[in-house]
Amino acid sequence: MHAFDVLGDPVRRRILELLAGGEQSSGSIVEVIQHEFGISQPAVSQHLKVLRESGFATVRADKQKRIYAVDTAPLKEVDQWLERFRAFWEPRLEALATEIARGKRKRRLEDSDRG
Amino acid sequence: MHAFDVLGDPVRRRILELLAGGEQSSGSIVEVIQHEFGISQPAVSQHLKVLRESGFATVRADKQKRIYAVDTAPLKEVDQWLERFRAFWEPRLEALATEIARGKRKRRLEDSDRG
DNA sequence: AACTTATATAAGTCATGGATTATATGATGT
DNA sequence: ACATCATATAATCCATGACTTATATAAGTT
Repeated sequence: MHAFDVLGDPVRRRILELLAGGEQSSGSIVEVIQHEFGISQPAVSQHLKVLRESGFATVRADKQKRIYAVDTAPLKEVDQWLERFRAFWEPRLEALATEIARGKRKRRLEDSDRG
Repeated sequence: MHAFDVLGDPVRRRILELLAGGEQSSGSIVEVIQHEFGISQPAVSQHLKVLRESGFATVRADKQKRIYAVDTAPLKEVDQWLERFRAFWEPRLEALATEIARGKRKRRLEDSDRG
């Protein structure tokens, strides 16, 4: 499943928002999502599976609990795809950001930040 | 259809990429997409419709041709949703970019760019 | 060992989206 | 007016994805 398809689902987007605030157990995610979307535990679990398999989330075990964390790798990909369009609405920022990302102005910026 | 759903389709993403390079007539888009994806003219036309109706593209008439152009408004939305995650992979850039976007450092940056 | 808690998987249903072919619309040129 | 070009719409088919209920797994508790 392509990154954009993964993000196409509002439940999955919401889960990622939750994870952006820090690790969450499956249970606490289920709790929030059930409250907000009114879907079942298996439904949420299936969304978590999609997030796992598409690389958006990682899991580790803590006792019986499964602790989920966001993995930003695919989000970076999405962000990079948007790059070409960003120039349309923020041309100056875009140009600057590119250079910063490349580290070319590293020192100069640090200098101007210092004051 | 939500912005992310629109971007979920590879054909639509490709069309937007084409439009990022400048206006294109429906016909020339169809030509490229048919070559790359092997789908019919109506299929492409339906994708163009989705892009129109979701605000990703605008059309104007030029003789019998329909000239499509990208409209970045929904892309901005998507970009904004990503904002919270961008901090994960580029914390310093993020902080800086936010300030620039808000225009708080406008003058200062212009000064430091001048030299 | 039996029970509970936490989570995942299985099987099935239903809605939707992306494709197809056929056709309509609408402007251009003869 | 007619033929053609450029594009959109209609009707239909099919695959897939998001949900459901039921059940499995696996770790902790008594």
